[in-house]
Amino acid sequence: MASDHDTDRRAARVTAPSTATQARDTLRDAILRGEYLPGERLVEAQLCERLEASRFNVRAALQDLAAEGLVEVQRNRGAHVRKVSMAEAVEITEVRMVVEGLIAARAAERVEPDQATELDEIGVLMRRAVEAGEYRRYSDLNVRLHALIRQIAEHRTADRIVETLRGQLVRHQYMLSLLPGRPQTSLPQHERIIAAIRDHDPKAAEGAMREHIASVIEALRGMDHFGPA
Amino acid sequence: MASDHDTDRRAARVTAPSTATQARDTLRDAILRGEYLPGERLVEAQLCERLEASRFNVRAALQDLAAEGLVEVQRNRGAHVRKVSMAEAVEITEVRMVVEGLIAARAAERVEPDQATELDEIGVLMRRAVEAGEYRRYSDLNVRLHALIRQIAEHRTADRIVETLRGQLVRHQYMLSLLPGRPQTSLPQHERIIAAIRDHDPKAAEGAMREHIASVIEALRGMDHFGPA
DNA sequence: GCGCCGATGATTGTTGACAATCCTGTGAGC
DNA sequence: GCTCACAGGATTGTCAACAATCATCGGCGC
Repeated sequence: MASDHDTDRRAARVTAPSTATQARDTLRDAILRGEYLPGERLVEAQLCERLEASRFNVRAALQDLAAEGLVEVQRNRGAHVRKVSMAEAVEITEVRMVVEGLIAARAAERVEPDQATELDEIGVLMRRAVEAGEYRRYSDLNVRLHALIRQIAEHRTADRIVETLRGQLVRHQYMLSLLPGRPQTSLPQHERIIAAIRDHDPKAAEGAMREHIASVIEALRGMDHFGPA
Repeated sequence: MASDHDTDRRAARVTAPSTATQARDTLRDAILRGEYLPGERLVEAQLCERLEASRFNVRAALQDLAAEGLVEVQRNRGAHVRKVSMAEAVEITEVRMVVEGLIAARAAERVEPDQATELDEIGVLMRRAVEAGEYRRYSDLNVRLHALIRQIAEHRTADRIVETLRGQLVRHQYMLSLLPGRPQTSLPQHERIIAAIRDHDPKAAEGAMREHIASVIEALRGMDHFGPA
């Protein structure tokens, strides 16, 4: 997580990525892209082959991912991909709501003119994507928007937490994006967030972001009644 | 972190604490009580004696604490107690502000009559402690108040995060409590938080909590000018 | 005297083997 | 047929030794 951004400072000393780190990142990607399903057992010996790493490093990777909340290890029983219940997903998103609210507020305080321009551009592209029915593209833009806001805010502590939380519910989030009518709901919310940040209005930015994520929580709660997976 | 509370569910299966877990908890306590100073190097061999554990388990403990943000490990260079700058301390407290705000709001939604009574009791004791100049006692009550609120809220995700963040700045928090005039400032804030939760007013509870922690941030920023240590 | 370079000790990274534990399937007893 | 106990295999937990790397210090040339 933090190590993803380690390169930006002290670029001189590159310190080889270390096998354990590589194994960790590879495994994280695999879980996040759904190659291992929630609840699935992660056998160390198998991971050794898959990741081309020694058991020692596999173990270290599993321990790290456990700390991130992606896997769960039980003594003498091995590691499983963590299965987050709908109730947990709601809790996680609640925390994300307030922390991303903080990030949005800070972005509104710090935004520079060229960043504001980029925000507006994303907003325009989003509207076009929705009007054209290109939901996949809209989803990509959504990711890009949130990333840009975090970049503007420069709040490393909040960043780390949001990243961790987001990882824990990729699966749910994927299901969410399939909900019909979601873009029509979220587009105006995104536009309000963009406007507030552009106008240097922290309170409005926080409020808009919270409202946006609150509606995600509502959608999650709605999904619960159909398929709790 | 989570394992501290693991006993509450599935109490039947006790699963021995495991050497690694014990080592981790012991070392965390040692760091938190200041036996190792920020920036101090943690040599594996020394920790083996101190914790009466093998190097294998010491390593696992260090890795865990690194994930918690208490120590920092550099490849081939060993582990140090993490030194959090004042800027980071402010960031961390900002996140704590919004997450504890969420917790307070939820506590206001869920509080039961007997819990409300306990809150009020703590409020009374706090006022008495301040009036009597018993600041150490006031500080203990402060901890108890925040813990009770979290217990009422029952928000495990938020709990975990707050606990992690709090651990990262025990040192700063300790310095804070020494600031003269702090109790006079924080007492009315605490009383407002208690009143809002007791009255089932989530918005007011969140606002009061945020205001309270915002003033902690101000105090932190003020400290910066004296001893950045 | 000053700075560079290589040896030396200290410390961490990694491995493979062994021990402890759990899960599975088989068979005896009821 | 069903339950229980008990191997046997699979998987994880732990260790001690070895390899790689880093920090320190002394010597050499300038």
